[in-house]
Amino acid sequence: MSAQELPHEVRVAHGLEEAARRGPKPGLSLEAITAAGIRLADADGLAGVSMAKVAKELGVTTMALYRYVESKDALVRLMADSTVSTLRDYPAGPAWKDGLRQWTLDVIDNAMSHPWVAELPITGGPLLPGSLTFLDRALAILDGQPLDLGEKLSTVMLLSGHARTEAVMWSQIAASRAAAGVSDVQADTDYAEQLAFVVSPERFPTLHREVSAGGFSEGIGDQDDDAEMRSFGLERILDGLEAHIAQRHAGG
Amino acid sequence: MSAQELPHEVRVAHGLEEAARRGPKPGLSLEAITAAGIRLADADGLAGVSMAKVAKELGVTTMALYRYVESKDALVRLMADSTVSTLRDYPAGPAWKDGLRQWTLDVIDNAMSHPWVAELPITGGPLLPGSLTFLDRALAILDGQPLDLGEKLSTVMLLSGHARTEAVMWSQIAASRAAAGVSDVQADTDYAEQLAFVVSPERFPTLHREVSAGGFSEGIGDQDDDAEMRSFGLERILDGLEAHIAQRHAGG
DNA sequence: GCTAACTGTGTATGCCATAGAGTGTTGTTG
DNA sequence: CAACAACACTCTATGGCATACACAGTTAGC
Repeated sequence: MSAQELPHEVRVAHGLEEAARRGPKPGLSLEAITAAGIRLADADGLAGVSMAKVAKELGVTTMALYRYVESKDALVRLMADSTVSTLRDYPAGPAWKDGLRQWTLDVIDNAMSHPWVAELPITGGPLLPGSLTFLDRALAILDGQPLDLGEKLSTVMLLSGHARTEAVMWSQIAASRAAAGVSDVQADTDYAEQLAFVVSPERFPTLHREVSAGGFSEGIGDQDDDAEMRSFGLERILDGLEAHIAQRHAGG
Repeated sequence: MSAQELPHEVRVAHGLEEAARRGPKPGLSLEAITAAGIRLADADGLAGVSMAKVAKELGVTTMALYRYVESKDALVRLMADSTVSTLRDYPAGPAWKDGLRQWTLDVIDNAMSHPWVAELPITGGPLLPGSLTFLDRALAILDGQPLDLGEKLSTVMLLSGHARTEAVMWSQIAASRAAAGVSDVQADTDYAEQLAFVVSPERFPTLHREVSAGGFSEGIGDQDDDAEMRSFGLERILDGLEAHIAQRHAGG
């Protein structure tokens, strides 16, 4: 295989493309373009990103961008990948559980500061530098644990999938709370009332019981519950992993 | 609050819209429209769905659809929700673990038979009938367990998020294997070779070790590993939930 | 200096979602 | 039964979109 078989965006993102020998110096850079795109997406979501708008942001014609990027889809993938910023070193070895917790929270933070990333289809195997960095750090945390590579990859997938779900959920809750006005609980109350209109006892018996018992109207949205709900899923996952790894250590 | 505050698509999906008293009988139905849309999406993905194509499929002008649907986005949401089909009764009570396992596998199956559903942004609180059905069944499984409503909802979110991730992943793996040709392992080998080009030891030290040790080239793709990888995440989650519930039963 | 390679521009095409006015049909009301 | 109001659907724009293609200007190497 040659490097030519790599997708164009992967080659440019890793700097594997040889620089041009003749012709004018490029007036733009991939970094500048993705940065402009990210600025637009952060402001107006993915729907606010068009090649024309990105070009205008840079003071350039639309078609100029195509000298740097193969297509809009490729640009968006590059944008998403380059949102990966904050990455510390994580505890590993016996403290792997803390390491993975921190890693997942960082992935969630990262996704929540760029909510449009979650609107993208999940790609198959990662090849772009940002996702590879994430993967590398997670594998480093798990280094030395009695898991084979497939299990480690499954673990990373599990946690990053969870992070994505969580990030989308909380971004949307934050957005609808902001839209509903000052009151934090207002959005939750609204939702409870909407549910009440729609949840018939015949089609949704269990749900109907919970709704009419008032479980949705109260206590879903206050501060303490937020913190608990934020960590519930992650802690279950980590506990499950811990049990598995402990069993392996015991010789299973 | 009145029912008017519900989104239009939610009202029509639940049949809360009163039928017209005057004027010609509608020549179409929401069901026919969503079914046509689903047919297109199953064939060509979400990109293959346009109002014009759906209309042509039904022998009608584009604008006729807007008598039934508020916007294309609303149509797509309705399409996604109405893909919910197979739903059995699941074991509950002490057998909740089997119930949730089966429920999750059904959600995965459902998503994999309509891969375009995963291209949609995850919505906030579910209001459409399909998602409500899923939610109701899951709550029924957990009925009687010592969890409060917030924890039950977190559990459902955790599992459905995992199902989404898993479904996307396996759909894409299946697609790339199909694209790579007859050989099942070919796609995995390709990926391993691509990784080798891109994973530098400086930026991705741990990953580089795994890649050059050959862990990606062999054994990722064979039949046994597929089955194991498919269940790894789910079993960790279920184990984690089990530990939590057991602790609650013990009086925690 | 000539030329090939390269960067950015201008223009054009075809698809898209959707607005708004117009046409015919139907149940209801006087 | 006649008139009308409510409705279903069609026709015709409009503005945005991604992107193909031909071009003009710029630079490095021969």
